[in-house]
Amino acid sequence: MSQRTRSAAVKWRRQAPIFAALGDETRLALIAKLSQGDRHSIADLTEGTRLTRQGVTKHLRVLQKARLVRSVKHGRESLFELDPAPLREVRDYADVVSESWDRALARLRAFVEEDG
Amino acid sequence: MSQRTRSAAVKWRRQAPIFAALGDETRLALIAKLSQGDRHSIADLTEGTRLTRQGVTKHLRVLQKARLVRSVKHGRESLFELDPAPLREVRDYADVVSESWDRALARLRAFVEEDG
DNA sequence: CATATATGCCACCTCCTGGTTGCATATTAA
DNA sequence: TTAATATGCAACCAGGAGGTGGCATATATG
Repeated sequence: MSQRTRSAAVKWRRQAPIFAALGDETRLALIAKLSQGDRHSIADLTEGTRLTRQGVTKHLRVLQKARLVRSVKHGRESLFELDPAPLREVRDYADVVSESWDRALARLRAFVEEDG
Repeated sequence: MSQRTRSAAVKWRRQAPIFAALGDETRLALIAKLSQGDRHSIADLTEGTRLTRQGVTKHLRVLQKARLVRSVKHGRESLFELDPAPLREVRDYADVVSESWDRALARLRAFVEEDG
């Protein structure tokens, strides 16, 4: 993917809710477990945390609203799985901004050298 | 940078405060302005927003605590500049997690094909 | 059917966040 | 020195976030 394409693809204002959803250790832990590839029920995801099932459920709803996870009902349990698309957007955003800064710095350096 | 090196470099729990700091449109706007490479005073960064100077200052403190920006006092004004390091960590984290999911999916696909 | 399991929904609580105003302090300019 | 500019600091406020418990509902299981 070219730099220009990435730049155009990343609408930075839309990233805010995704970042907000990722800004919690509990939710990062859930994502870490889900990134292994298996689907997990809520009861399953609650194990290992010190929260109640309702607490974990709230976190999952936050992740779901940011489209970082999907849930599929399977019998009496609802299974959650990761959606990697928003994470790729996040990666591209961070890449574009940090590289933009790097290029700005390079321009500055060139200007100083030319001036001095 | 190899995949293994990135994986080891990213301590996902440490990413939470960075993501939290990025999870606000106002702060993303500040980062967008600062990513152009120039230093900006608080009064300067306040222009264009609908917030008061103190409101913007609070946002800058949040970004500073997450080490996303630095401030240097210059006379009576304090100039803020971007620190791209945390953004690179974010990029690597997002890259590792999404690719981990991709690999998990590839394994699953291989298993299904082998089984069927 | 009766019971156990998995979840959904709601009320409630506390603390943090985002935002404001007011005032104090430091620095530049006339 | 006096005035204007740029910032720092503290109090205050409304609303949302994170967490809990209680109870209802749906689905397996014996």
